[in-house]
Amino acid sequence: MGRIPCCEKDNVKRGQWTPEEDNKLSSYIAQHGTRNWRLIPKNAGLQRCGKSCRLRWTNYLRPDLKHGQFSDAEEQTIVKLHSVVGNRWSLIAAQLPGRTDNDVKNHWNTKLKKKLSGMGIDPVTHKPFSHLMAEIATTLAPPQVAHLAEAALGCFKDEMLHLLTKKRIDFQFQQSGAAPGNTAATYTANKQDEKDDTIEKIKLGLSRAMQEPAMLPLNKPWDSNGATSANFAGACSGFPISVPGFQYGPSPFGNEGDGSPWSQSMCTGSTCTAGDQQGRLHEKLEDENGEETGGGKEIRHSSSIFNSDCVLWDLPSDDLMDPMV
DNA sequence: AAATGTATCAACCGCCCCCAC
DNA sequence: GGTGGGGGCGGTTGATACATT
Repeated sequence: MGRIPCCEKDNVKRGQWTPEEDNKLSSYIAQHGTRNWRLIPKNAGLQRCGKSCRLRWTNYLRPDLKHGQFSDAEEQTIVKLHSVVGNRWSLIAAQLPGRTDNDVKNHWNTKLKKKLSGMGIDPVTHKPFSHLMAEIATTLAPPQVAHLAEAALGCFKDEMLHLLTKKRIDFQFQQSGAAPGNTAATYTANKQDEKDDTIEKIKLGLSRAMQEPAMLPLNKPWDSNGATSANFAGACSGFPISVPGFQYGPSPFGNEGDGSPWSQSMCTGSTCTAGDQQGRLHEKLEDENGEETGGGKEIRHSSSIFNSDCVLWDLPSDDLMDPMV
């Protein structure tokens, strides 16, 4: 027994709103307010679901709405707030006068996610991909790391694809110094061979990383000047890291850095938290060593993943597209 | 010029929370 | 305290515009 529908679907119009419908709704609300959404369409002479009317009003017709492009300041606010509260669009929108949760959500999904990915930052955790990979590497022994890296690569690739696939090919053209046509032909011919090597490259990179000494600072490798992100995205992927208008500054809620749940690497959704992973790591280290000495040790090792000539990510772009990879 | 791919955004859907009864 | 309904929220879909091949 499901709950009864909010309106009779048969008698209700759906899809795009016409200007006449907009007028009817606007003038009714101007006169009577938005007290009972179920009654509004009936009283306003609209064959619409009350819910649909509410959505149309709140997302489009409300007189205090902004309809233009998002400014840099607004984007920055969204990114900062998202790093703290996650996909709580209504909360984020509440801090942006004239913007709706739907606006913010759409802008995030279509623009900001890609911008962050282009910076080498995971839009879910707001950490550099390098750091996430390092966290993965710290949690498992080498034989398992390789398998998990394959899975991780699959997770990250969607976020990275947009820029990597296009810009990396360009980068390869530049590197080769050959005409694009020639390079493309060569690239295509070699693609299959390279694909076959991908898994091995991942495994090799992680295995190496687990054995090599530290090459990066340990704490918050992504903070202040974004140096590590730049190393990662710039050196490994071949495109510049800097994206105008973005700056990871203090959280508006005072949860800067490790203080915020997001900076503690909490993943959204029900699947995992890196905080959990770190917790398990600490447990594991305590089990092995009898005392907790090792977070730093293992992170040191794993950080070198992305300094070993970027072995992990030195892959042809199509590998990232390949579901098998 | 046509076909195909991609980006954007409005609208819908279903779940959940809150509140009146 | 329990229940049902209204409204809010986040995720997803579909239509359209624009870009690329």
